[in-house]
Amino acid sequence: MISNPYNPARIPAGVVERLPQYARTLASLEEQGRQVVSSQELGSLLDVSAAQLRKDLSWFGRFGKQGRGYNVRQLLDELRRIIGLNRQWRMALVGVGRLGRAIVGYEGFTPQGFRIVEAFDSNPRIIGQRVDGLVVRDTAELEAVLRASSVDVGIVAVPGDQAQDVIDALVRCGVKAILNYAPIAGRVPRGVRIKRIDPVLALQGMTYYLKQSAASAK
Amino acid sequence: MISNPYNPARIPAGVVERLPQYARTLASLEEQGRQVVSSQELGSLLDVSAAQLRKDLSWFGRFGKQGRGYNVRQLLDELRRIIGLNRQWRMALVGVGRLGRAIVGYEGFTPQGFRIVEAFDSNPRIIGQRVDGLVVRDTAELEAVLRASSVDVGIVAVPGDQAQDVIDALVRCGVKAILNYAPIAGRVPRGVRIKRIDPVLALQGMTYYLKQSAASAK
DNA sequence: ATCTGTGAAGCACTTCACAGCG
DNA sequence: CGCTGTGAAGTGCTTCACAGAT
Repeated sequence: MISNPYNPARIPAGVVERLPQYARTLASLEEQGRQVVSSQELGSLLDVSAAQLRKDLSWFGRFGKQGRGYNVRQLLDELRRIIGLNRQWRMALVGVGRLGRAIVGYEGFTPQGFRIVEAFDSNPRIIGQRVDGLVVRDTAELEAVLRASSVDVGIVAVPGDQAQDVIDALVRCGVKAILNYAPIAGRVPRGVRIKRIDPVLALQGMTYYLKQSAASAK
Repeated sequence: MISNPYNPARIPAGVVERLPQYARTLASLEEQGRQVVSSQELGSLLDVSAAQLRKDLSWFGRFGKQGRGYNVRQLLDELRRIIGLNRQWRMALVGVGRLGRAIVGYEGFTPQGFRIVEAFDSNPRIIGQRVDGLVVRDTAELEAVLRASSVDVGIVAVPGDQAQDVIDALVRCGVKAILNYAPIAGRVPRGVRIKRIDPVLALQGMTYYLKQSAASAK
């Protein structure tokens, strides 16, 4: 669609959430050697209607061939460019406790271009430790280090009562995207993105539907 | 609102997502000793408009007092009842690798009433191991065990290429809610809920907004 | 005077349906 | 003939704004 001459903020949030899923599915189709895919088929793999998929893509351009479908490789490249997956992203982790260690060890980040390049904690026992090749620094140094190091994303894995302070510090360093594992909402100024990873919230969003036909009755 | 005489499925999904957040914020207000809160104040703590908050609650009843606001304790109790937080939920974990171990060790589930009561893996080296008080069973036994044990939620923490098979098995056992940590979309039949915990997807949903004002330029 | 509960209006996303291209 | 791209219609969530209760 040309009616959106690059104003990225005007794209519906739902579209932006779906793009990475399209990309991931296309990547797996590409591995399988598929060259062409229709909106129908790609959509059905993701429970998205064919019309929705085509409409989503139409915000960014015209990538398909009528009567044929989409070239898998080409659409994947376009999506990667649009989402920003064609570059490396530098991340700083704050909080290297049990959860933080699991995050550092997570193998899913690197292959997608996300790399943790700094780790901070405020516990003297943890500061100075080497975790997966990173030396844990004192959270007190966070602002000094990040102003020099230029990081794209902050990952918050501290207890809830410290999380907002950490978020504020990251924001002061110019970090524009935060992945928040702490169990609080987390307030950020306009222009900064924050996403919450909270399995308990996810569970609680499902128990609502479960409670009538509850399982211990099975 | 009485226009919804208990058809839980007709409640907008966004409402159901927000209820647990309201509950969590109310819980923290209660700890602080607050007795009354207005829609204005509760909303501002969560970046939700006062009107939205009131409308959300109106799907379930009338919990406030005009001119005064909401009784913190009472509203929290009502929400817990509505969401189903006033009971224990039994969960089965499938996949006890690095990620699975982190999930078992996560301290956030128990205080909210979520308990992992079974753990499965298909790796012979892991089967039989004791992890945080649980003995890991063979995934091959999953269906037999779960048909006896009655579990409310399945947690999938296996590699992507095994995830759909595990999901299918859980569904066959009558599990109606699945928390999916695997990097695939995961298809379930109607009537089964699935939620994905995928930090990479969350990151990719933010990089879209970052790419123009990218950080390595800072 | 304050703040809830809620119809009605506004707005945004999704689906429809078809022209048009391969 | 199949499938995309897209205005237009449809649907549903959010915001508005105010009557009514305390």
